[in-house]
Amino acid sequence: MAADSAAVSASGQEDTRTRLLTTALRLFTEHGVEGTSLQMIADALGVTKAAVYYHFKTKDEITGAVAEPGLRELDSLVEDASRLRGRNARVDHLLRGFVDIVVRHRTLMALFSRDPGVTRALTTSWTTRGSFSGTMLEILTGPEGEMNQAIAAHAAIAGIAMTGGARQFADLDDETLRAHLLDVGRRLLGRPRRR
Amino acid sequence: MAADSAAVSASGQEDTRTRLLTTALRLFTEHGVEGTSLQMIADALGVTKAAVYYHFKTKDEITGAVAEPGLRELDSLVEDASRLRGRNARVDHLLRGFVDIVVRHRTLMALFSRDPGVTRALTTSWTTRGSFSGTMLEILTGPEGEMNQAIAAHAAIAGIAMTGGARQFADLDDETLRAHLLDVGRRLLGRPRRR
DNA sequence: GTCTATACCGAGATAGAC
DNA sequence: GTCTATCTCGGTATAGAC
Repeated sequence: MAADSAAVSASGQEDTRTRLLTTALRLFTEHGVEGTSLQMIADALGVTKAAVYYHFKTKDEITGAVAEPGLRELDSLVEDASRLRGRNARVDHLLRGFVDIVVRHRTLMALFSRDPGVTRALTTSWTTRGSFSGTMLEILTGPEGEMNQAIAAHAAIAGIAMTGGARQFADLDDETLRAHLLDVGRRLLGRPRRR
Repeated sequence: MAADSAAVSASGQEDTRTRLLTTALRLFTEHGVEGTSLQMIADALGVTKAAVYYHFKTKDEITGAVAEPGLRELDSLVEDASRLRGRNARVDHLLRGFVDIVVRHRTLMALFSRDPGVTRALTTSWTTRGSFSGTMLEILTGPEGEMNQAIAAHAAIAGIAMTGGARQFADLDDETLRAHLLDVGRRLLGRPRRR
Protein backbone atom coordinates (compact mmCIF):
# COMPACT_ATOMS: atom_id res chain seq x y z
CA MET A 1 0.00 0.00 0.00
CA ALA A 2 2.96 2.29 0.55
CA ALA A 3 3.04 3.47 -3.04
CA ASP A 4 5.35 6.31 -3.92
CA SER A 5 4.22 9.05 -6.23
CA ALA A 6 6.11 7.72 -9.25
CA ALA A 7 4.56 4.26 -9.36
CA VAL A 8 1.14 4.17 -7.79
CA SER A 9 -0.80 0.96 -7.22
CA ALA A 10 -3.07 -0.43 -9.90
CA SER A 11 -6.25 0.82 -8.24
CA GLY A 12 -4.82 4.23 -7.41
CA GLN A 13 -4.80 7.30 -9.63
CA GLU A 14 -2.02 7.57 -12.15
CA ASP A 15 0.32 10.50 -12.14
CA THR A 16 -0.54 13.56 -14.17
CA ARG A 17 1.96 12.86 -16.91
CA THR A 18 0.49 9.43 -17.64
CA ARG A 19 -3.08 10.73 -17.49
CA LEU A 20 -2.06 13.50 -19.85
CA LEU A 21 -0.68 11.08 -22.43
CA THR A 22 -3.71 8.81 -22.21
CA THR A 23 -6.06 11.76 -22.61
CA ALA A 24 -4.03 13.19 -25.46
CA LEU A 25 -4.11 9.91 -27.38
CA ARG A 26 -7.87 9.72 -27.01
CA LEU A 27 -8.37 13.29 -28.19
CA PHE A 28 -5.86 12.86 -31.01
CA THR A 29 -7.75 9.89 -32.42
CA GLU A 30 -11.05 11.75 -32.16
CA HIS A 31 -10.03 15.09 -33.61
CA GLY A 32 -6.62 14.51 -35.13
CA VAL A 33 -3.40 15.95 -33.73
CA GLU A 34 -3.78 19.37 -35.33
CA GLY A 35 -7.45 19.39 -34.45
CA THR A 36 -6.72 18.92 -30.77
CA SER A 37 -5.87 22.07 -28.82
CA LEU A 38 -3.86 22.21 -25.63
CA GLN A 39 -6.95 23.77 -24.11
CA MET A 40 -8.98 20.62 -24.85
CA ILE A 41 -6.35 18.47 -23.17
CA ALA A 42 -6.15 20.81 -20.21
CA ASP A 43 -9.93 20.92 -19.83
CA ALA A 44 -10.21 17.14 -19.99
CA LEU A 45 -7.66 16.91 -17.18
CA GLY A 46 -9.22 19.71 -15.15
CA VAL A 47 -6.11 21.87 -15.17
CA THR A 48 -4.99 24.98 -17.00
CA LYS A 49 -3.20 25.12 -20.29
CA ALA A 50 0.00 26.25 -18.63
CA ALA A 51 -0.06 23.23 -16.33
CA VAL A 52 0.21 21.06 -19.43
CA TYR A 53 3.20 23.18 -20.37
CA TYR A 54 4.93 22.24 -17.20
CA HIS A 55 5.08 18.58 -18.22
CA PHE A 56 5.87 19.11 -21.91
CA LYS A 57 7.60 22.04 -23.50
CA THR A 58 5.74 21.82 -26.82
CA LYS A 59 2.78 20.12 -28.37
CA ASP A 60 5.12 18.19 -30.64
CA GLU A 61 6.76 16.79 -27.55
CA ILE A 62 3.39 15.48 -26.40
CA THR A 63 2.82 13.91 -29.81
CA GLY A 64 6.24 12.30 -29.65
CA ALA A 65 5.67 10.93 -26.17
CA VAL A 66 2.31 9.51 -27.23
CA ALA A 67 3.77 7.76 -30.26
CA GLU A 68 7.06 6.61 -28.75
CA PRO A 69 6.17 3.24 -27.18
CA GLY A 70 4.62 1.96 -30.39
CA LEU A 71 7.44 3.30 -32.55
CA ARG A 72 10.05 1.66 -30.36
CA GLU A 73 8.39 -1.71 -30.79
CA LEU A 74 8.13 -1.29 -34.54
CA ASP A 75 11.77 -0.37 -34.66
CA SER A 76 13.01 -3.44 -32.87
CA LEU A 77 10.58 -5.67 -34.75
CA VAL A 78 12.09 -4.61 -38.06
CA GLU A 79 15.61 -5.12 -36.69
CA ASP A 80 14.72 -8.61 -35.50
CA ALA A 81 13.16 -9.50 -38.82
CA SER A 82 16.13 -8.19 -40.80
CA ARG A 83 18.42 -10.60 -39.01
CA LEU A 84 16.48 -13.71 -40.02
CA ARG A 85 17.67 -15.66 -43.04
CA GLY A 86 15.18 -16.66 -45.68
CA ARG A 87 12.61 -14.30 -47.09
CA ASN A 88 9.61 -16.30 -45.95
CA ALA A 89 10.86 -16.33 -42.38
CA ARG A 90 11.38 -12.57 -42.46
CA VAL A 91 7.97 -11.89 -43.93
CA ASP A 92 6.21 -14.18 -41.45
CA HIS A 93 8.03 -12.70 -38.48
CA LEU A 94 7.31 -9.18 -39.62
CA LEU A 95 3.66 -9.85 -40.32
CA ARG A 96 3.04 -11.63 -37.05
CA GLY A 97 4.91 -8.99 -35.08
CA PHE A 98 3.22 -6.08 -36.82
CA VAL A 99 -0.24 -7.50 -36.20
CA ASP A 100 0.66 -8.03 -32.56
CA ILE A 101 1.81 -4.43 -32.14
CA VAL A 102 -1.27 -3.09 -33.90
CA VAL A 103 -3.54 -5.12 -31.64
CA ARG A 104 -1.82 -4.04 -28.44
CA HIS A 105 -1.62 -0.37 -29.46
CA ARG A 106 -4.83 -0.25 -31.46
CA THR A 107 -5.72 3.41 -31.64
CA LEU A 108 -2.12 4.54 -31.69
CA MET A 109 -1.15 2.58 -34.77
CA ALA A 110 -4.18 3.76 -36.71
CA LEU A 111 -3.47 7.34 -35.69
CA PHE A 112 0.16 6.97 -36.57
CA SER A 113 -0.38 5.71 -40.08
CA ARG A 114 -3.15 8.20 -40.78
CA ASP A 115 -2.53 11.55 -39.27
CA PRO A 116 -0.25 13.98 -41.13
CA GLY A 117 0.07 15.85 -37.84
CA VAL A 118 1.90 12.92 -36.29
CA THR A 119 4.28 12.61 -39.20
CA ARG A 120 5.06 16.31 -39.11
CA ALA A 121 5.59 16.35 -35.36
CA LEU A 122 7.98 13.43 -35.57
CA THR A 123 10.02 14.44 -38.61
CA THR A 124 12.25 16.54 -36.40
CA SER A 125 13.12 13.97 -33.76
CA TRP A 126 12.65 10.65 -35.53
CA THR A 127 14.30 11.20 -38.88
CA THR A 128 16.92 8.54 -38.23
CA ARG A 129 14.52 6.04 -36.74
CA GLY A 130 11.90 6.71 -39.37
CA SER A 131 13.67 4.24 -41.62
CA PHE A 132 11.67 1.33 -40.26
CA SER A 133 8.67 1.93 -42.50
CA GLY A 134 10.88 1.83 -45.56
CA THR A 135 12.68 -1.30 -44.39
CA MET A 136 9.38 -2.95 -43.55
CA LEU A 137 8.06 -2.35 -47.06
CA GLU A 138 11.34 -3.63 -48.53
CA ILE A 139 11.16 -6.89 -46.63
CA LEU A 140 7.53 -7.45 -47.49
CA THR A 141 8.02 -6.51 -51.12
CA GLY A 142 11.05 -8.73 -51.65
CA PRO A 143 14.26 -8.22 -53.58
CA GLU A 144 12.66 -8.41 -57.01
CA GLY A 145 10.73 -5.26 -56.31
CA GLU A 146 7.73 -6.42 -58.25
CA MET A 147 4.95 -3.88 -58.45
CA ASN A 148 2.46 -6.56 -57.56
CA GLN A 149 4.15 -7.31 -54.25
CA ALA A 150 4.88 -3.70 -53.46
CA ILE A 151 1.23 -2.76 -53.75
CA ALA A 152 0.08 -5.80 -51.80
CA ALA A 153 2.55 -5.02 -49.02
CA HIS A 154 1.44 -1.41 -48.84
CA ALA A 155 -2.21 -2.40 -48.76
CA ALA A 156 -1.54 -5.00 -46.08
CA ILE A 157 0.15 -2.57 -43.72
CA ALA A 158 -2.43 0.15 -44.25
CA GLY A 159 -5.35 -2.26 -44.04
CA ILE A 160 -4.12 -3.96 -40.89
CA ALA A 161 -3.28 -0.72 -39.10
CA MET A 162 -6.51 1.05 -39.93
CA THR A 163 -8.78 -1.92 -39.38
CA GLY A 164 -7.13 -2.70 -36.06
CA GLY A 165 -7.82 0.84 -34.90
CA ALA A 166 -11.37 1.04 -36.23
CA ARG A 167 -14.12 1.78 -33.74
CA GLN A 168 -16.33 -1.02 -35.05
CA PHE A 169 -13.91 -3.65 -33.81
CA ALA A 170 -12.93 -2.02 -30.54
CA ASP A 171 -14.93 -4.60 -28.59
CA LEU A 172 -13.08 -7.59 -30.02
CA ASP A 173 -10.64 -9.25 -27.66
CA ASP A 174 -6.99 -9.23 -28.60
CA GLU A 175 -6.76 -12.86 -29.65
CA THR A 176 -9.71 -12.71 -32.04
CA LEU A 177 -8.62 -9.48 -33.64
CA ARG A 178 -5.08 -10.78 -33.99
CA ALA A 179 -6.25 -13.89 -35.81
CA HIS A 180 -8.41 -11.94 -38.25
CA LEU A 181 -5.75 -9.35 -39.02
CA LEU A 182 -3.16 -12.07 -39.55
CA ASP A 183 -5.53 -13.57 -42.06
CA VAL A 184 -5.78 -10.26 -43.89
CA GLY A 185 -2.01 -10.04 -44.11
CA ARG A 186 -1.57 -13.61 -45.27
CA ARG A 187 -4.11 -13.24 -48.04
CA LEU A 188 -2.46 -10.14 -49.39
CA LEU A 189 1.09 -11.35 -49.03
CA GLY A 190 0.36 -14.80 -50.40
CA ARG A 191 1.40 -16.62 -47.24
CA PRO A 192 -0.17 -19.93 -46.16
CA ARG A 193 -3.20 -19.52 -43.90
CA ARG A 194 -3.71 -21.58 -40.76
CA ARG A 195 -6.78 -23.71 -40.01
CA MET B 1 -11.18 32.72 -78.71
CA ALA B 2 -14.04 34.69 -77.25
CA ALA B 3 -13.95 32.90 -73.95
CA ASP B 4 -16.02 34.31 -71.16
CA SER B 5 -14.61 34.52 -67.66
CA ALA B 6 -16.57 31.54 -66.37
CA ALA B 7 -15.31 28.95 -68.83
CA VAL B 8 -11.86 29.72 -70.19
CA SER B 9 -10.26 27.75 -72.99
CA ALA B 10 -8.22 24.64 -72.24
CA SER B 11 -4.89 26.36 -72.71
CA GLY B 12 -5.89 29.45 -70.79
CA GLN B 13 -5.60 29.99 -67.07
CA GLU B 14 -8.34 28.53 -64.93
CA ASP B 15 -10.49 30.77 -62.82
CA THR B 16 -9.44 31.55 -59.28
CA ARG B 17 -11.96 29.25 -57.69
CA THR B 18 -10.70 26.21 -59.55
CA ARG B 19 -7.08 27.07 -58.93
CA LEU B 20 -7.93 27.52 -55.29
CA LEU B 21 -9.45 24.06 -54.99
CA THR B 22 -6.56 22.39 -56.79
CA THR B 23 -4.05 24.17 -54.58
CA ALA B 24 -6.02 23.37 -51.43
CA LEU B 25 -6.14 19.65 -52.25
CA ARG B 26 -2.39 19.57 -52.76
CA LEU B 27 -1.70 21.37 -49.50
CA PHE B 28 -4.26 19.28 -47.63
CA THR B 29 -2.58 16.05 -48.65
CA GLU B 30 0.83 17.42 -47.69
CA HIS B 31 0.01 18.96 -44.33
CA GLY B 32 -3.44 17.67 -43.49
CA VAL B 33 -6.56 19.84 -43.45
CA GLU B 34 -6.01 21.28 -40.00
CA GLY B 35 -2.32 21.68 -40.72
CA THR B 36 -3.04 23.87 -43.73
CA SER B 37 -3.67 27.54 -43.01
CA LEU B 38 -5.64 29.89 -45.20
CA GLN B 39 -2.46 31.92 -45.36
CA MET B 40 -0.63 29.00 -47.03
CA ILE B 41 -3.38 28.69 -49.61
CA ALA B 42 -3.40 32.43 -50.20
CA ASP B 43 0.39 32.57 -50.55
CA ALA B 44 0.42 29.68 -53.00
CA LEU B 45 -2.13 31.55 -55.11
CA GLY B 46 -0.39 34.88 -54.77
CA VAL B 47 -3.35 36.61 -53.17
CA THR B 48 -4.25 37.69 -49.66
CA LYS B 49 -6.12 35.69 -47.04
CA ALA B 50 -9.16 37.89 -47.38
CA ALA B 51 -9.25 37.22 -51.12
CA VAL B 52 -9.66 33.52 -50.35
CA TYR B 53 -12.50 34.46 -48.06
CA TYR B 54 -14.27 36.07 -50.94
CA HIS B 55 -14.64 32.76 -52.74
CA PHE B 56 -15.49 30.63 -49.69
CA LYS B 57 -17.13 31.74 -46.48
CA THR B 58 -15.30 29.25 -44.28
CA LYS B 59 -12.44 26.81 -44.38
CA ASP B 60 -14.90 23.96 -43.95
CA GLU B 61 -16.58 25.12 -47.14
CA ILE B 62 -13.28 24.77 -48.99
CA THR B 63 -12.83 21.29 -47.56
CA GLY B 64 -16.34 20.39 -48.64
CA ALA B 65 -15.82 21.72 -52.15
CA VAL B 66 -12.57 19.80 -52.45
CA ALA B 67 -14.16 16.55 -51.35
CA GLU B 68 -17.48 16.90 -53.14
CA PRO B 69 -16.77 15.43 -56.60
CA GLY B 70 -15.37 12.21 -55.14
CA LEU B 71 -18.14 11.91 -52.58
CA ARG B 72 -20.80 12.33 -55.22
CA GLU B 73 -19.35 9.47 -57.23
CA LEU B 74 -19.13 7.23 -54.19
CA ASP B 75 -22.71 8.05 -53.39
CA SER B 76 -24.11 7.06 -56.75
CA LEU B 77 -21.86 4.01 -56.91
CA VAL B 78 -23.37 2.65 -53.72
CA GLU B 79 -26.86 3.42 -54.99
CA ASP B 80 -26.17 1.59 -58.23
CA ALA B 81 -24.73 -1.40 -56.43
CA SER B 82 -27.66 -1.61 -54.02
CA ARG B 83 -30.06 -2.04 -56.91
CA LEU B 84 -28.33 -5.13 -58.30
CA ARG B 85 -29.70 -8.53 -57.33
CA GLY B 86 -27.33 -11.19 -56.11
CA ARG B 87 -24.66 -10.54 -53.53
CA ASN B 88 -21.74 -11.41 -55.80
CA ALA B 89 -22.92 -8.97 -58.43
CA ARG B 90 -23.24 -6.22 -55.84
CA VAL B 91 -19.81 -6.91 -54.38
CA ASP B 92 -18.13 -7.01 -57.78
CA HIS B 93 -19.81 -3.84 -58.96
CA LEU B 94 -18.90 -2.05 -55.75
CA LEU B 95 -15.31 -3.22 -55.77
CA ARG B 96 -14.75 -2.35 -59.39
CA GLY B 97 -16.40 1.02 -59.03
CA PHE B 98 -14.57 1.89 -55.84
CA VAL B 99 -11.19 1.07 -57.32
CA ASP B 100 -12.05 3.17 -60.34
CA ILE B 101 -12.97 6.18 -58.22
CA VAL B 102 -9.86 5.79 -56.09
CA VAL B 103 -7.67 5.69 -59.18
CA ARG B 104 -9.24 8.74 -60.77
CA HIS B 105 -9.25 10.77 -57.54
CA ARG B 106 -6.09 9.33 -56.06
CA THR B 107 -4.97 11.88 -53.53
CA LEU B 108 -8.50 12.89 -52.65
CA MET B 109 -9.65 9.42 -51.63
CA ALA B 110 -6.58 8.81 -49.50
CA LEU B 111 -7.05 12.17 -47.84
CA PHE B 112 -10.70 11.51 -47.32
CA SER B 113 -10.28 8.17 -45.57
CA ARG B 114 -7.36 9.41 -43.49
CA ASP B 115 -7.76 12.93 -42.33
CA PRO B 116 -9.95 13.56 -39.28
CA GLY B 117 -10.12 17.16 -40.41
CA VAL B 118 -12.08 16.15 -43.49
CA THR B 119 -14.52 14.09 -41.49
CA ARG B 120 -15.09 16.91 -39.04
CA ALA B 121 -15.56 19.49 -41.77
CA LEU B 122 -18.14 17.32 -43.50
CA THR B 123 -20.17 16.13 -40.51
CA THR B 124 -22.24 19.30 -40.70
CA SER B 125 -23.21 19.25 -44.34
CA TRP B 126 -22.95 15.58 -45.30
CA THR B 127 -24.65 13.81 -42.40
CA THR B 128 -27.43 12.49 -44.62
CA ARG B 129 -25.15 11.51 -47.47
CA GLY B 130 -22.56 10.06 -45.16
CA SER B 131 -24.53 6.85 -45.11
CA PHE B 132 -22.65 5.53 -48.11
CA SER B 133 -19.68 4.29 -46.12
CA GLY B 134 -21.98 2.28 -43.87
CA THR B 135 -23.92 0.87 -46.82
CA MET B 136 -20.70 0.02 -48.62
CA LEU B 137 -19.44 -1.98 -45.65
CA GLU B 138 -22.82 -3.70 -45.35
CA ILE B 139 -22.78 -4.84 -48.95
CA LEU B 140 -19.22 -6.05 -48.77
CA THR B 141 -19.73 -7.78 -45.44
CA GLY B 142 -22.87 -9.58 -46.47
CA PRO B 143 -26.11 -10.33 -44.63
CA GLU B 144 -24.60 -12.87 -42.26
CA GLY B 145 -22.48 -10.16 -40.70
CA GLU B 146 -19.58 -12.52 -40.10
CA MET B 147 -16.67 -10.94 -38.33
CA ASN B 148 -14.32 -12.47 -40.85
CA GLN B 149 -15.98 -10.71 -43.75
CA ALA B 150 -16.48 -7.46 -41.89
CA ILE B 151 -12.79 -7.16 -41.12
CA ALA B 152 -11.78 -8.19 -44.64
CA ALA B 153 -14.13 -5.58 -46.10
CA HIS B 154 -12.81 -2.86 -43.85
CA ALA B 155 -9.21 -3.74 -44.65
CA ALA B 156 -9.98 -3.83 -48.36
CA ILE B 157 -11.47 -0.34 -48.43
CA ALA B 158 -8.74 1.16 -46.28
CA GLY B 159 -5.97 -0.66 -48.11
CA ILE B 160 -7.24 0.28 -51.56
CA ALA B 161 -7.85 3.92 -50.70
CA MET B 162 -4.53 4.50 -48.97
CA THR B 163 -2.43 2.54 -51.41
CA GLY B 164 -4.04 4.28 -54.35
CA GLY B 165 -3.12 7.65 -52.86
CA ALA B 166 0.40 6.69 -51.81
CA ARG B 167 3.26 8.76 -53.22
CA GLN B 168 5.26 5.67 -54.19
CA PHE B 169 2.72 4.71 -56.81
CA ALA B 170 1.92 8.17 -58.10
CA ASP B 171 3.78 7.48 -61.34
CA LEU B 172 1.74 4.41 -62.26
CA ASP B 173 -0.73 4.92 -65.06
CA ASP B 174 -4.40 4.52 -64.28
CA GLU B 175 -4.85 1.15 -65.94
CA THR B 176 -1.96 -0.52 -64.15
CA LEU B 177 -2.89 0.84 -60.75
CA ARG B 178 -6.52 -0.15 -61.29
CA ALA B 179 -5.56 -3.74 -62.05
CA HIS B 180 -3.35 -4.06 -58.99
CA LEU B 181 -5.88 -2.52 -56.62
CA LEU B 182 -8.62 -4.73 -58.00
CA ASP B 183 -6.41 -7.68 -57.19
CA VAL B 184 -6.01 -6.48 -53.61
CA GLY B 185 -9.76 -6.24 -53.22
CA ARG B 186 -10.43 -9.62 -54.76
CA ARG B 187 -7.93 -11.39 -52.52
CA LEU B 188 -9.43 -9.89 -49.40
CA LEU B 189 -13.04 -10.35 -50.39
CA GLY B 190 -12.54 -13.86 -51.73
CA ARG B 191 -13.62 -13.00 -55.25
CA PRO B 192 -12.23 -14.82 -58.30
CA ARG B 193 -9.14 -13.18 -59.80
CA ARG B 194 -8.72 -12.63 -63.52
CA ARG B 195 -5.82 -13.91 -65.65
C1' DG C 1 7.99 20.40 -7.78
C1' DT C 2 3.36 21.49 -9.48
C1' DC C 3 0.32 24.59 -10.95
C1' DT C 4 -2.17 29.65 -12.00
C1' DA C 5 -2.16 34.18 -14.15
C1' DT C 6 -1.09 36.61 -17.89
C1' DA C 7 0.81 38.17 -22.17
C1' DC C 8 2.38 37.49 -27.24
C1' DC C 9 1.75 36.13 -31.90
C1' DG C 10 -0.23 33.48 -35.65
C1' DA C 11 -4.69 31.73 -37.74
C1' DG C 12 -9.84 31.53 -38.65
C1' DA C 13 -13.46 34.69 -39.21
C1' DT C 14 -16.28 39.09 -39.99
C1' DA C 15 -17.31 43.84 -41.54
C1' DG C 16 -16.54 47.07 -44.51
C1' DA C 17 -13.35 50.33 -47.53
C1' DC C 18 -11.79 50.82 -52.25
C1' DG D 1 -13.28 41.37 -56.84
C1' DT D 2 -9.59 42.47 -53.75
C1' DC D 3 -7.88 44.11 -49.60
C1' DT D 4 -7.56 46.58 -44.44
C1' DA D 5 -8.96 46.47 -39.77
C1' DT D 6 -10.32 43.91 -36.12
C1' DC D 7 -11.99 40.08 -33.11
C1' DT D 8 -11.34 35.58 -30.99
C1' DC D 9 -8.94 31.43 -30.17
C1' DG D 10 -4.79 28.37 -30.06
C1' DG D 11 0.34 27.45 -29.37
C1' DT D 12 4.09 29.41 -26.87
C1' DA D 13 6.36 31.58 -23.08
C1' DT D 14 7.39 33.62 -18.56
C1' DA D 15 6.68 35.12 -13.79
C1' DG D 16 5.31 33.80 -9.76
C1' DA D 17 1.83 31.49 -6.13
C1' DC D 18 1.61 27.31 -3.19
